[in-house]
Amino acid sequence: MPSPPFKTVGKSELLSQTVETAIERAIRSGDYAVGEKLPSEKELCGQFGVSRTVMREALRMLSARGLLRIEKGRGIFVSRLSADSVATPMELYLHMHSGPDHALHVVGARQLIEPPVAAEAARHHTDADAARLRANVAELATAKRNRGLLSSLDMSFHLLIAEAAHNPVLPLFIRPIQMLMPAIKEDVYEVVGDAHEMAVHWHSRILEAVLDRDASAAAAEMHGHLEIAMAHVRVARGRREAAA
Amino acid sequence: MPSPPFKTVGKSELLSQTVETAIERAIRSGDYAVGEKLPSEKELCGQFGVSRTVMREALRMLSARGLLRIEKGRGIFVSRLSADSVATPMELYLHMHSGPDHALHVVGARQLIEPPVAAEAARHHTDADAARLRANVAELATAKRNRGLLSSLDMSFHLLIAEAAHNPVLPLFIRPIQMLMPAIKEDVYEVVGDAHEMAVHWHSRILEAVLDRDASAAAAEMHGHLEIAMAHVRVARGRREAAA
DNA sequence: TCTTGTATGTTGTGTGACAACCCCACGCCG
DNA sequence: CGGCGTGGGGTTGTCACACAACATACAAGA
Repeated sequence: MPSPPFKTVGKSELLSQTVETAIERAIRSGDYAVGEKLPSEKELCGQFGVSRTVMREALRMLSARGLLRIEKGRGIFVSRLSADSVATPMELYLHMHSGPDHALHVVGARQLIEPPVAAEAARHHTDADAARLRANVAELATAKRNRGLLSSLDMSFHLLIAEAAHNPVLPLFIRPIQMLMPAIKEDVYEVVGDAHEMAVHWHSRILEAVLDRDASAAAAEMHGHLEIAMAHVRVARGRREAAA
Repeated sequence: MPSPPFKTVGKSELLSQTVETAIERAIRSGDYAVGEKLPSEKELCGQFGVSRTVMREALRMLSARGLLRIEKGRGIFVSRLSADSVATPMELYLHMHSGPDHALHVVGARQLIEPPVAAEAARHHTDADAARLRANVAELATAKRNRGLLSSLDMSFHLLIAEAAHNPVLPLFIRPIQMLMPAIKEDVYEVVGDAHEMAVHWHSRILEAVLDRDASAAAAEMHGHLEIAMAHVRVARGRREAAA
């Protein structure tokens, strides 16, 4: 097959896809601002010259990707793209591509990525970031033994650190990883009794380093924190294999 | 409004969403392997007890998110989730939020993340990794001025480094971010004449450090490489603003 | 004035039909 | 017997229409 044969002449693109990209371009280029209401389905059908089926499937795709918010009885609105609309696909991507002991690898990746992020947070955090972090640690310290709440606060802490670095790309990486952690911790909590105290301890140390704007200390403390987490995962895995 | 009044009783979730999450769960849990064919629309309608309209909209949403591949006349297949399905939402998110200088943030994130990954690659790479990296650098050195090829080789290098770290999670982060680079480099190549020579130079230095298993040197070289890249982006941005 | 009913517009769901496309098996023909 | 074309059945794509469920605005009533 040396030379490329003749290309397919027929339009291979689906109508719904064509409409989808057209509307996406309109939103990207700013023709429709965030929160603005689009014309009704019927009108859009008229403008594009397609049936309501095609239009609805196009709108559904855009809605699934987080560009639109469709409200029954009200209309179609341009949605502010949330961080979840990136974190969710990333989480799914990680879930689908991770092998058997992905817990080890996930925590391993955190060991590499989060320390420099903490260092950056130490350098660039604002007073508002500091207040949020302090509040998070305080709430964690006084929290009851509610596993769901603890997990949520833990995740928030690491996310707040990423946000304090003031690079909008970083939370996009940290968030999906954090979304994977509750499932991983399920095993850990079964084995490690003082997980709560450990979290408070290490989060406090990290917070202190960040507030001191000591970048290398922040990285070191974060590394230490994740070193312990890694050890916990290893223990949990050992127990699980021993049980099996 | 002290006490909460009666709760909403009606189901707020749309049928198409219900079906979507059900199918997603089935795929996530492995009930359907990648590449496997799902039942036909008609059959699925029967199983879920919904109309074809609802089913098609659910399938379209899953297809838009990259979980399914729908082929006309053939059927519906579980799709291998590609890095594009993460990179595309990420690109859109950055486009909608941080506006024009999202390039700065992307390269800034790389500056934090890639050096420790290079260090890990120095520690854990195998002979096979070394051979692949060497081949990549060699090809880059002798490559013609084909912008697409150069971009591809550049991306591959950083991806190979991530793979050499032997943590399967890391490429999942590096790949989407690398897929954003060609668009960013569009501007850079216009401004920086010796971009090719620079790439060869820095990639060689990184490779050398990795082959020496010198983790800190690998991190340092990677950092230097991205420092230059950051400077280039800054220059390109300055030129673009001056033109405007 | 406040309440309530109603009208209208919107999205959600169901149904049936036909077109376009793919695959395969059947049967024709060499 | 083997190759090939053609048909049919199955699948997704598109269309049209009807009705349900919901939200809002407005008018009629107490």
